[in-house]
Amino acid sequence: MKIDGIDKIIIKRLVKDARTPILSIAREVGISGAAIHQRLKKLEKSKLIDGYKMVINPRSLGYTTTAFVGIFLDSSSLYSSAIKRLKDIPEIVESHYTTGNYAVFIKILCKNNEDLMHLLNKDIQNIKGVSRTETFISLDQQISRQISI
Amino acid sequence: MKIDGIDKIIIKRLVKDARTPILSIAREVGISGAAIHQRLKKLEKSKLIDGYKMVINPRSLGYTTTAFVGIFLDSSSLYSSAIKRLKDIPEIVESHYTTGNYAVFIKILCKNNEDLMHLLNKDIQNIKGVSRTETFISLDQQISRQISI
DNA sequence: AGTGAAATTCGTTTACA
DNA sequence: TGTAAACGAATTTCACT
Repeated sequence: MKIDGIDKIIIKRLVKDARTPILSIAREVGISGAAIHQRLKKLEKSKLIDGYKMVINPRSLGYTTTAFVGIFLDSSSLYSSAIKRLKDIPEIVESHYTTGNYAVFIKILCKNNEDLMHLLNKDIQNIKGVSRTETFISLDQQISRQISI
Repeated sequence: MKIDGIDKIIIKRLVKDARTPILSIAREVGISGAAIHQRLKKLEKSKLIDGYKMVINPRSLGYTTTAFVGIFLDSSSLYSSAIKRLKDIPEIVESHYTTGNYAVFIKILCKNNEDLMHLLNKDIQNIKGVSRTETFISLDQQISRQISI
Protein backbone atom coordinates (compact mmCIF):
# COMPACT_ATOMS: atom_id res chain seq x y z
CA MET A 1 0.00 0.00 0.00
CA LYS A 2 1.62 3.23 -1.12
CA ILE A 3 0.28 6.61 -0.15
CA ASP A 4 1.03 9.61 -2.33
CA GLY A 5 0.66 13.32 -1.70
CA ILE A 6 -3.00 13.41 -2.75
CA ASP A 7 -3.82 10.58 -0.35
CA LYS A 8 -2.07 12.51 2.39
CA ILE A 9 -4.17 15.59 1.72
CA ILE A 10 -7.34 13.49 1.80
CA ILE A 11 -6.30 11.91 5.09
CA LYS A 12 -5.17 15.16 6.69
CA ARG A 13 -8.42 16.88 5.87
CA LEU A 14 -10.56 14.02 7.14
CA VAL A 15 -8.48 13.54 10.28
CA LYS A 16 -9.15 17.18 11.05
CA ASP A 17 -12.83 17.00 10.13
CA ALA A 18 -14.33 13.68 9.12
CA ARG A 19 -17.42 15.37 7.73
CA THR A 20 -15.50 17.41 5.16
CA PRO A 21 -17.22 16.87 1.80
CA ILE A 22 -15.21 14.86 -0.68
CA LEU A 23 -15.92 17.49 -3.30
CA SER A 24 -14.31 20.15 -1.17
CA ILE A 25 -11.15 18.05 -1.01
CA ALA A 26 -11.43 17.49 -4.76
CA ARG A 27 -11.45 21.24 -5.36
CA GLU A 28 -8.43 21.70 -3.11
CA VAL A 29 -6.29 19.13 -4.86
CA GLY A 30 -7.63 19.90 -8.32
CA ILE A 31 -8.89 16.49 -9.38
CA SER A 32 -12.42 15.20 -9.81
CA GLY A 33 -14.69 14.14 -7.00
CA ALA A 34 -14.94 10.68 -8.51
CA ALA A 35 -11.15 10.29 -8.30
CA ILE A 36 -11.12 11.31 -4.64
CA HIS A 37 -14.01 8.96 -3.99
CA GLN A 38 -12.08 6.15 -5.64
CA ARG A 39 -8.93 6.84 -3.60
CA LEU A 40 -10.90 7.04 -0.38
CA LYS A 41 -12.54 3.67 -0.97
CA LYS A 42 -9.12 2.20 -1.61
CA LEU A 43 -7.74 3.67 1.62
CA GLU A 44 -10.71 2.31 3.55
CA LYS A 45 -10.24 -1.14 2.05
CA SER A 46 -6.54 -1.09 2.90
CA LYS A 47 -7.44 -0.80 6.61
CA LEU A 48 -5.34 2.34 6.93
CA ILE A 49 -8.60 4.07 7.77
CA ASP A 50 -10.21 2.59 10.85
CA GLY A 51 -13.39 4.65 10.65
CA TYR A 52 -14.85 8.06 11.34
CA LYS A 53 -15.84 9.13 14.84
CA MET A 54 -17.63 12.01 16.43
CA VAL A 55 -15.48 13.19 19.34
CA ILE A 56 -17.28 13.84 22.60
CA ASN A 57 -15.89 16.54 24.87
CA PRO A 58 -15.82 14.90 28.33
CA ARG A 59 -15.44 18.30 30.01
CA SER A 60 -18.85 19.37 28.76
CA LEU A 61 -20.33 16.40 30.62
CA GLY A 62 -18.52 17.34 33.81
CA TYR A 63 -15.65 14.90 33.39
CA THR A 64 -12.78 17.23 34.26
CA THR A 65 -10.29 14.74 35.66
CA THR A 66 -8.15 12.29 33.71
CA ALA A 67 -6.17 9.70 35.62
CA PHE A 68 -4.03 6.68 34.91
CA VAL A 69 -4.24 3.76 37.28
CA GLY A 70 -1.79 0.90 37.56
CA ILE A 71 -3.46 -2.20 38.93
CA PHE A 72 -1.64 -5.06 40.67
CA LEU A 73 -3.22 -8.48 40.30
CA ASP A 74 -2.71 -11.36 42.73
CA SER A 75 -2.28 -13.65 39.76
CA SER A 76 -2.13 -13.05 36.04
CA SER A 77 -4.67 -15.83 35.61
CA LEU A 78 -7.25 -13.41 36.97
CA TYR A 79 -6.71 -11.06 34.03
CA SER A 80 -9.66 -12.00 31.88
CA SER A 81 -12.18 -12.02 34.70
CA ALA A 82 -10.88 -8.67 35.92
CA ILE A 83 -11.20 -7.19 32.42
CA LYS A 84 -14.84 -8.27 32.30
CA ARG A 85 -15.50 -6.27 35.45
CA LEU A 86 -13.50 -3.28 34.24
CA LYS A 87 -15.58 -3.15 31.06
CA ASP A 88 -18.64 -2.50 33.21
CA ILE A 89 -17.10 0.70 34.58
CA PRO A 90 -17.95 3.34 31.97
CA GLU A 91 -15.39 5.84 33.25
CA ILE A 92 -12.60 3.52 32.10
CA VAL A 93 -11.78 4.53 28.54
CA GLU A 94 -8.62 2.47 27.99
CA SER A 95 -7.28 -0.73 29.47
CA HIS A 96 -3.97 -2.42 28.78
CA TYR A 97 -2.15 -5.51 29.93
CA THR A 98 1.35 -4.22 30.47
CA THR A 99 4.90 -5.24 31.20
CA GLY A 100 6.53 -3.61 34.22
CA ASN A 101 5.18 -3.17 37.70
CA TYR A 102 1.53 -3.46 36.96
CA ALA A 103 -0.55 -6.15 35.38
CA VAL A 104 -3.29 -3.87 34.18
CA PHE A 105 -3.02 -0.23 33.29
CA ILE A 106 -6.11 1.89 32.72
CA LYS A 107 -7.05 5.40 31.70
CA ILE A 108 -10.04 6.79 33.51
CA LEU A 109 -12.22 9.92 33.36
CA CYS A 110 -13.89 11.32 36.47
CA LYS A 111 -16.02 14.28 37.40
CA ASN A 112 -13.99 15.08 40.52
CA ASN A 113 -11.60 13.64 43.06
CA GLU A 114 -14.40 12.21 45.15
CA ASP A 115 -15.66 10.20 42.21
CA LEU A 116 -12.14 9.04 41.49
CA MET A 117 -11.71 7.89 45.06
CA HIS A 118 -15.01 6.06 44.93
CA LEU A 119 -14.06 4.34 41.71
CA LEU A 120 -10.71 3.26 43.09
CA ASN A 121 -11.84 2.16 46.54
CA LYS A 122 -15.18 0.63 45.65
CA ASP A 123 -15.45 -0.34 42.01
CA ILE A 124 -11.87 -1.29 41.28
CA GLN A 125 -10.55 -2.54 44.64
CA ASN A 126 -13.54 -4.84 44.96
CA ILE A 127 -12.69 -6.70 41.78
CA LYS A 128 -11.47 -10.21 42.55
CA GLY A 129 -7.69 -10.42 42.27
CA VAL A 130 -7.00 -6.70 42.54
CA SER A 131 -4.52 -6.24 45.35
CA ARG A 132 -3.30 -2.69 45.03
CA THR A 133 -3.48 0.32 42.71
CA GLU A 134 -1.30 3.29 41.94
CA THR A 135 -2.86 6.43 40.56
CA PHE A 136 -1.46 9.24 38.44
CA ILE A 137 -3.75 12.20 38.04
CA SER A 138 -3.27 14.29 34.93
CA LEU A 139 -2.97 17.95 35.85
CA ASP A 140 -2.29 19.10 32.32
CA GLN A 141 -2.49 17.44 28.92
CA GLN A 142 -0.24 19.00 26.31
CA ILE A 143 -0.26 16.41 23.54
CA SER A 144 -3.30 14.66 22.08
CA ARG A 145 -2.97 13.46 18.54
CA GLN A 146 -2.88 10.52 16.17
CA ILE A 147 0.16 8.95 14.61
CA SER A 148 1.39 11.22 11.80
CA ILE A 149 1.13 10.02 8.22
CA MET B 1 -27.60 21.86 28.27
CA LYS B 2 -30.04 19.00 28.40
CA ILE B 3 -29.79 15.99 26.13
CA ASP B 4 -32.86 13.92 25.36
CA GLY B 5 -33.26 10.50 23.81
CA ILE B 6 -33.20 11.82 20.25
CA ASP B 7 -29.93 13.66 20.90
CA LYS B 8 -28.50 10.46 22.30
CA ILE B 9 -29.41 8.54 19.16
CA ILE B 10 -27.80 11.24 17.01
CA ILE B 11 -24.64 11.12 19.12
CA LYS B 12 -24.46 7.34 19.26
CA ARG B 13 -24.78 7.02 15.52
CA LEU B 14 -22.16 9.66 14.80
CA VAL B 15 -19.75 8.38 17.43
CA LYS B 16 -19.91 5.05 15.62
CA ASP B 17 -19.65 6.59 12.16
CA ALA B 18 -19.17 10.32 11.80
CA ARG B 19 -20.06 10.21 8.12
CA THR B 20 -23.53 8.77 8.71
CA PRO B 21 -25.98 10.92 6.72
CA ILE B 22 -28.25 13.04 8.88
CA LEU B 23 -31.20 11.87 6.83
CA SER B 24 -30.49 8.27 7.74
CA ILE B 25 -30.66 9.25 11.41
CA ALA B 26 -33.81 11.22 10.67
CA ARG B 27 -35.46 8.16 9.21
CA GLU B 28 -34.44 6.07 12.22
CA VAL B 29 -35.92 8.44 14.80
CA GLY B 30 -38.88 9.46 12.68
CA ILE B 31 -38.46 13.21 12.54
CA SER B 32 -37.43 15.45 9.66
CA GLY B 33 -33.89 15.91 8.46
CA ALA B 34 -34.17 19.61 9.18
CA ALA B 35 -34.94 18.86 12.82
CA ILE B 36 -31.93 16.58 13.18
CA HIS B 37 -29.80 19.19 11.47
CA GLN B 38 -31.02 21.80 13.94
CA ARG B 39 -30.29 19.57 16.95
CA LEU B 40 -26.85 18.72 15.65
CA LYS B 41 -25.92 22.39 15.21
CA LYS B 42 -27.07 23.01 18.77
CA LEU B 43 -24.98 20.12 20.10
CA GLU B 44 -21.95 21.41 18.21
CA LYS B 45 -22.43 24.91 19.58
CA SER B 46 -22.80 23.55 23.12
CA LYS B 47 -19.24 22.14 22.90
CA LEU B 48 -20.48 18.68 23.77
CA ILE B 49 -19.26 17.73 20.31
CA ASP B 50 -15.57 18.35 19.93
CA GLY B 51 -15.44 17.53 16.24
CA TYR B 52 -15.33 14.63 13.81
CA LYS B 53 -12.15 12.70 13.13
CA MET B 54 -11.02 10.06 10.73
CA VAL B 55 -9.33 7.34 12.75
CA ILE B 56 -6.00 6.11 11.43
CA ASN B 57 -5.08 2.50 12.11
CA PRO B 58 -1.47 2.66 13.40
CA ARG B 59 -0.99 -1.05 12.82
CA SER B 60 -1.45 -0.58 9.08
CA LEU B 61 1.52 1.79 9.15
CA GLY B 62 3.64 -0.71 11.04
CA TYR B 63 3.10 0.79 14.48
CA THR B 64 2.41 -2.38 16.39
CA THR B 65 3.67 -1.40 19.84
CA THR B 66 1.95 0.88 22.33
CA ALA B 67 3.85 1.93 25.43
CA PHE B 68 3.42 4.27 28.36
CA VAL B 69 6.48 6.07 29.66
CA GLY B 70 6.83 7.83 33.00
CA ILE B 71 9.46 10.54 32.83
CA PHE B 72 11.31 11.93 35.84
CA LEU B 73 12.39 15.55 35.57
CA ASP B 74 15.28 17.10 37.52
CA SER B 75 13.10 20.09 38.20
CA SER B 76 9.48 20.89 37.46
CA SER B 77 10.62 24.21 36.06
CA LEU B 78 11.92 22.28 33.07
CA TYR B 79 8.41 21.10 32.19
CA SER B 80 7.57 23.57 29.45
CA SER B 81 10.89 23.26 27.67
CA ALA B 82 10.68 19.47 27.86
CA ILE B 83 7.16 19.53 26.40
CA LYS B 84 8.40 21.55 23.44
CA ARG B 85 10.91 18.81 22.67
CA LEU B 86 8.37 16.04 23.20
CA LYS B 87 6.04 17.67 20.69
CA ASP B 88 8.71 17.17 18.04
CA ILE B 89 8.61 13.38 18.52
CA PRO B 90 5.73 12.22 16.32
CA GLU B 91 5.46 8.82 17.98
CA ILE B 92 4.24 10.51 21.17
CA VAL B 93 0.46 10.68 20.93
CA GLU B 94 -0.38 11.82 24.46
CA SER B 95 1.49 13.76 27.10
CA HIS B 96 0.37 14.55 30.64
CA TYR B 97 1.77 16.37 33.63
CA THR B 98 0.90 14.04 36.46
CA THR B 99 0.82 13.68 40.21
CA GLY B 100 2.65 10.70 41.65
CA ASN B 101 6.10 9.41 40.88
CA TYR B 102 6.57 10.96 37.49
CA ALA B 103 6.48 14.52 36.29
CA VAL B 104 5.52 13.69 32.75
CA PHE B 105 3.61 10.71 31.51
CA ILE B 106 3.38 9.90 27.81
CA LYS B 107 1.74 7.42 25.50
CA ILE B 108 3.87 6.36 22.58
CA LEU B 109 3.48 4.26 19.43
CA CYS B 110 6.42 2.37 17.95
CA LYS B 111 7.05 0.00 15.08
CA ASN B 112 9.09 -2.42 17.20
CA ASN B 113 11.13 -2.71 20.37
CA GLU B 114 14.25 -1.41 18.69
CA ASP B 115 12.48 1.80 17.74
CA LEU B 116 11.12 2.08 21.26
CA MET B 117 14.61 1.68 22.71
CA HIS B 118 15.94 4.29 20.33
CA LEU B 119 13.21 6.72 21.25
CA LEU B 120 13.80 6.22 24.94
CA ASN B 121 17.59 6.27 24.91
CA LYS B 122 18.18 8.89 22.27
CA ASP B 123 15.21 11.16 21.72
CA ILE B 124 13.77 11.25 25.22
CA GLN B 125 16.83 10.77 27.46
CA ASN B 126 18.62 13.55 25.62
CA ILE B 127 15.99 16.12 26.51
CA LYS B 128 17.34 18.62 29.05
CA GLY B 129 16.04 17.85 32.53
CA VAL B 130 15.05 14.24 31.86
CA SER B 131 16.78 12.09 34.46
CA ARG B 132 15.10 8.72 34.22
CA THR B 133 12.20 6.93 32.56
CA GLU B 134 10.02 3.95 33.35
CA THR B 135 8.33 2.10 30.54
CA PHE B 136 5.21 -0.02 30.42
CA ILE B 137 4.66 -1.85 27.18
CA SER B 138 1.08 -2.72 26.30
CA LEU B 139 0.81 -6.38 25.41
CA ASP B 140 -2.94 -6.32 24.97
CA GLN B 141 -5.51 -3.55 24.80
CA GLN B 142 -8.99 -4.62 25.84
CA ILE B 143 -10.79 -1.31 26.26
CA SER B 144 -10.74 1.64 23.86
CA ARG B 145 -13.75 3.91 23.95
CA GLN B 146 -15.12 7.34 24.66
CA ILE B 147 -16.98 8.44 27.75
CA SER B 148 -20.53 7.11 27.56
CA ILE B 149 -23.39 9.54 27.07
C1' DA C 1 -38.88 22.00 18.49
C1' DG C 2 -40.59 20.50 14.41
C1' DT C 3 -42.33 20.58 9.26
C1' DG C 4 -42.22 20.68 4.25
C1' DA C 5 -40.50 22.58 0.29
C1' DA C 6 -36.91 24.74 -2.39
C1' DA C 7 -32.23 25.54 -3.59
C1' DT C 8 -27.88 23.98 -3.55
C1' DT C 9 -24.38 20.79 -2.89
C1' DC C 10 -22.77 15.90 -2.48
C1' DG C 11 -21.90 10.96 -3.29
C1' DT C 12 -21.84 7.38 -6.42
C1' DT C 13 -21.99 5.03 -10.66
C1' DT C 14 -20.91 4.53 -15.38
C1' DA C 15 -18.73 4.83 -19.80
C1' DC C 16 -14.64 6.26 -21.55
C1' DA C 17 -9.49 8.38 -22.02
C1' DT D 1 -5.66 6.94 -12.38
C1' DG D 2 -8.20 9.88 -14.03
C1' DT D 3 -12.55 12.58 -16.30
C1' DA D 4 -17.16 14.15 -17.40
C1' DA D 5 -21.90 13.47 -17.19
C1' DA D 6 -25.90 12.13 -14.93
C1' DC D 7 -28.92 11.15 -11.13
C1' DG D 8 -30.44 10.15 -6.72
C1' DA D 9 -29.42 11.56 -2.11
C1' DA D 10 -28.01 14.75 1.36
C1' DT D 11 -27.36 19.38 3.40
C1' DT D 12 -28.97 23.70 4.38
C1' DT D 13 -32.10 27.52 4.68
C1' DC D 14 -36.58 29.51 5.38
C1' DA D 15 -41.30 30.62 6.25
C1' DC D 16 -44.67 28.67 9.01
C1' DT D 17 -46.67 25.99 13.05
